[in-house]
Amino acid sequence: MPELAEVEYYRKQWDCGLGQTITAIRVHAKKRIFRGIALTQFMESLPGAVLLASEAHGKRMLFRFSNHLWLGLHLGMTGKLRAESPRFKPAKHDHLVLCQKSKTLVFSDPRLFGRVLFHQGSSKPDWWSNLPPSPISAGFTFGRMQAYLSRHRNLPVKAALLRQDGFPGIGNWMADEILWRAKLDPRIPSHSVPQAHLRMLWRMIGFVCRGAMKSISPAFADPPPGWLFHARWRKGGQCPTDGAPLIRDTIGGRTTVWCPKCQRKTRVRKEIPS
DNA sequence: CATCTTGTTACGTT
DNA sequence: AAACGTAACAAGAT
Repeated sequence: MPELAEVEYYRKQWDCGLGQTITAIRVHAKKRIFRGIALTQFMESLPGAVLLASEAHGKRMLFRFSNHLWLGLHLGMTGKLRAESPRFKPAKHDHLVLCQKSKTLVFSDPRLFGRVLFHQGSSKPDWWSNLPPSPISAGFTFGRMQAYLSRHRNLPVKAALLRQDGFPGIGNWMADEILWRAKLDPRIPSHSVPQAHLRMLWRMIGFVCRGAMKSISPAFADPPPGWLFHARWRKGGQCPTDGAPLIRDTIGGRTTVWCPKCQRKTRVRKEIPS
């Protein structure tokens, strides 16, 4: 579920714990989300630390604590963050629980595709360095996008948009929304997107990512009416622009929805005989 | 019971 | 070496 804007929403769910000391940790230790981390060290070092700040980048989050401690979270497909009362008792899917005096911070994830990372050190962790520019930042330039797409020239443009090293934070529904607005067939190879569409693609990436942030990240509200979002998963969904029945197929390993009428494969136009 | 899922990654092939 | 396609991961919803 969580893409850029949803991740930002969940990150803020722990804001109520800023400035507060972690008094205890509870985990479901053998769960997949803890794969690859020194869990014992993590559990021993975090109690006593104060949650100082947090940030999100794409689908990833970083929580900074006192004592040079850093916690990285990825929500995977079904991860959520929330805050509960101090007397909260973790349920089945509440795999990481940080107790504080007035709040309990909870990371739940039924499907366990999420991930917990941990780092101790005075500077930011390695896994938080050299991040690709976020699509909502000034660093996400047209030239950079163009270079990325030409590097992955044979990848369907839909599959390219899903790659987090190129488009951090964009996920399945946002990619479909973007391609629909750019009037691009999701199947076409990245290198054969015409120059004019490339400009539109870049603009629509910004539009969709900023629009999603505006509607979703403060209160998890749906995007405005008229977005493909609302028609996307409905059976018999229709294109909001022209009413054509939407098509569904697997592209780049993901279910993709698009309008066959306004998202055309671009063809070489025949010369008009004079 | 079968099939679906808003994500990533390991692995094999080109 | 880099790019690409696919299976696998886990569990709930339909």
